[in-house]
Amino acid sequence: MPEGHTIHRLAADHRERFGGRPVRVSSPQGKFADSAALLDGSVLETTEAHGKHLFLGFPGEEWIHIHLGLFGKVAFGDAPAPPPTDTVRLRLVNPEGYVDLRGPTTCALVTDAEKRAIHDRLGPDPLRAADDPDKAWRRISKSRTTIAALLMDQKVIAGVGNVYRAEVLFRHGIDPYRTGKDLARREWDAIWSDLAALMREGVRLNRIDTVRPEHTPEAMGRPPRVDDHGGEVYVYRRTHQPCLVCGDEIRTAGLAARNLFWCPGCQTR
DNA sequence: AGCTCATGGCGAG
DNA sequence: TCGCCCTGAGCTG
Repeated sequence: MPEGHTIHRLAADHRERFGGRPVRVSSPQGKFADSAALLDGSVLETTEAHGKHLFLGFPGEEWIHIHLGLFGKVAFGDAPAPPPTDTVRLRLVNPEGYVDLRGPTTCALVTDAEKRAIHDRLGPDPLRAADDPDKAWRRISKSRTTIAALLMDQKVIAGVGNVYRAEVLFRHGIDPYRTGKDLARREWDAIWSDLAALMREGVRLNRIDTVRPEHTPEAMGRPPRVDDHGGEVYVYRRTHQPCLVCGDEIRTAGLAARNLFWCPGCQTR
């Protein structure tokens, strides 16, 4: 489930459960063992998220930098912690509970300077209140790349993944193959503020819901849908199913090694 | 048991 | 653009 909302939720959950107190740090799987030993017993001072990157802050401006990638998973639990399985890259433990990290693309100890370099190469994040959408607009408005690809480019905008990409373009009636140059400023402003609202709701519910109340199955008099990813969506993984709004068949195509989903009836050039 | 696929991202060519 | 890395669920057989 790792799009930006998941990471911001993880930052809050780590802070709430482990922040401000000493934590036991270990790496049962071994790949983070040396760094875990250095941090073991120190205080988790703060946590932070930028896009899909999670940072756990320890004394001396040392940070655990975590990126879940496609497969990474985090599991919280109450004490007593069960024996870890051999895929647990990072385990934090305190008297009340534990958290296990499995399968991340990145789990590394970084300095404050290295952390700043990561922030510097990321675009603005709709979930970071101080971030400036103009920074993204400056790149988008000059680009011949499709808006679908630009939304997934973390250097342009941080935190949007394949689900939010497909859904926000649907909600604004924008054909995914339009280029950045062809996007109007007011369309970008609407996309940014919609992403901020959708992703904030994603943090709260810990899942992605994008269907407006008037289009829910109940409101439309249709049988309830079962989405295997847990949320209610318009187009994501609904290939060949009828659009909830216009009834056209949802299409899919490969774009930069990812699946793109859209409704040809609702999303125009 | 083995295959495919997944809400990511990197580096080689 | 492709191959590769990380893991696990849901198939197939």
